[in-house]
Amino acid sequence: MNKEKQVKLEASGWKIGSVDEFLELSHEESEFIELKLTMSRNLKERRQSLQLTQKDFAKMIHSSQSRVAKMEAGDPEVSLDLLVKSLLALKTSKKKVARMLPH
Amino acid sequence: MNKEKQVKLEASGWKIGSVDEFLELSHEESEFIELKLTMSRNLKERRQSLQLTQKDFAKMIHSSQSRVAKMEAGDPEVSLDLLVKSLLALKTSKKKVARMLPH
DNA sequence: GTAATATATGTCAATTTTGGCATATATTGA
DNA sequence: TCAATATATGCCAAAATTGACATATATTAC
Repeated sequence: MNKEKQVKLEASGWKIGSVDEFLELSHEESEFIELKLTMSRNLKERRQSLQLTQKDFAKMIHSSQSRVAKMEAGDPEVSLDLLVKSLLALKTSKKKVARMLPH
Repeated sequence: MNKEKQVKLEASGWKIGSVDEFLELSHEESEFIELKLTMSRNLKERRQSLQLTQKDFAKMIHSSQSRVAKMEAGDPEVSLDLLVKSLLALKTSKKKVARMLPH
């Protein structure tokens, strides 16, 4: 991950790194973040292609419109659990999910 | 998912289902649980094949031995976040992770 | 056997994530 | 324009998850 991308992530609320790794994301950390962002993008695409509003979809996963918005915005406080549950709820194919994985 | 497996899951601490779905796991819910259990099994195998103790591995992911034990035991209170971070930390291949996905 | 090492289990205060709500902003369709 | 609908953003108390610790149990090597 280059510096530019990292700075961009940090600007949008993502922050990681302990004292010894100040401003340096480890490889796994950046892979993990990118995985979440990829899922968030795919989720939004899939929901839209299914013609669901955020409100409708929120109901499907027993959540709220605002949380769906946050998921789709790539908010760092949204868990991978919720993202994956969402993709499963939208019957995203194994193949598609596989393509979101790093490497 | 058959009743037997569901009862077994519930006995080991997994519980889901809202009022209207009493004792009935939705398809996505059971897929999600099975995903976590699959990851937990794979994690244990991978850690062992790499000859790492739980303590060593805990250090790698800035966690604790007890939490690693819980992950590997399939404790329902362990997040998917932690499981995936763990698999990434052990450089589990995309192909392997893909095989853990449902369908 | 037994000492050493590894793993399992329970607890807990701290942190993170949650759904829900209010409300701001954006998009749509007349 | 303008009302209706959809999405974004900020906030918060409640719930879930955390790492750390103590300690029980299991496994290993002699």
